[in-house]
Amino acid sequence: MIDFTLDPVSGVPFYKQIIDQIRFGISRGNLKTGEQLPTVRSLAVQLQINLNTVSKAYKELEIQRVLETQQGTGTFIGAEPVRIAPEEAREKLRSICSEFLSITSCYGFTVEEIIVELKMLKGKK
Amino acid sequence: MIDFTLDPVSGVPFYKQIIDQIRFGISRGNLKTGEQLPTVRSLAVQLQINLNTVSKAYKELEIQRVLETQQGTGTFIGAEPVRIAPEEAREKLRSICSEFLSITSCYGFTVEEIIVELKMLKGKK
DNA sequence: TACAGTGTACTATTTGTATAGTACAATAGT
DNA sequence: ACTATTGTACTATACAAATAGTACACTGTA
Repeated sequence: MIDFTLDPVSGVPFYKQIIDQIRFGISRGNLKTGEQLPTVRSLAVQLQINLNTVSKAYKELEIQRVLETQQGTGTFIGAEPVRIAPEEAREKLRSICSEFLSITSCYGFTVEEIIVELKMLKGKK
Repeated sequence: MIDFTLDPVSGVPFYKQIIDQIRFGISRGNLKTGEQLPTVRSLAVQLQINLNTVSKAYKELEIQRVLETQQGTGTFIGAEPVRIAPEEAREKLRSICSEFLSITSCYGFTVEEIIVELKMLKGKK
C-alpha cells in the first residue's frame, strides 16, 4: 500500500508522478507482487484529478509490464521484473548513470552527496 | 561556466530546467558575478531547442534580478548573489535522485550496483 | 557608415497535459 | 439473470509548453 501524493507546482505531469510513485514503491518493497492498486476511480477521487489521468498512468505501466490489469477486476502489481541480458543491462546502467551525473553536476551536487541521498532514499519507508 | 543539460523525460519544462541550473550554478559558485552566459542563439543550438525557450528562461531570471541583459551585448550574471536555501537544495537533490531511482529500479538495478557505477564514472574523469 | 552579433517582439502552429462527459465491456457476487 | 464495480474508449475542450519563422532594436567594431 502506498500514500499517493501529487505536487501540482513541480511541473511534472500528474500521470508521471503516479508512475514514479508506483515504480518507486515497488523498488522499496512497499508494493508487492500481486498487490491490488487503488481503482482508477478511487485514486482519481483521492488525488482530486480526473479518472483519465490515473488511467493513463496505469496504461503506460501496463505496457511496460510493471502492472497487470484485468477489466472488471482491478489493477495489480506485475509478477516478474523485465529480464535483460547482463551485457545490455550493464550498458544500460552505465548510460543511465552517466546521464544522471551530467544532470546533477549542472546543479553542483557532488557524487558523495548523491550517494548519501540514494542510501537514505533506499532505507526510507 | 556551466555545462547545460536537459532531461526531456522528466516532465519539467525546458525553460524551468535552464532557470534552475543557472540559479544553482550561481549559488554553488560555478557562475560568478558579471560572467557572460551563452547567447540565446548559441545555447539554443547547443541544447537543440528553440531560441524563444532560452529567451524565456533568461527573461524570467532578469525579472528576478538574477541576470542582467544588455541588448546587443549579451546576458550576464547579476550583481547580487543568489542564495538558495539548504532545504530547497535538499529537496532538489531528493527529487532528482528519486526520479533516478524509479528509473533504475525499473531495470532491476540495486542501489549498491548503482553506487559502484557512479563511483567508477566519477573516477574516470 | 556598414556590418555582425546580440537581445526582443510578435504571430501562428504543433504537441502534451488535464479536464469533462458519456458510453461500453468485462468481471465478481448475489 | 441482475447488479455493482472494474477498466476501456471516445469526443470535445482548455491551457501551457515548445517550436517555427520573421522582423526589429541595440551595441561594438572595423
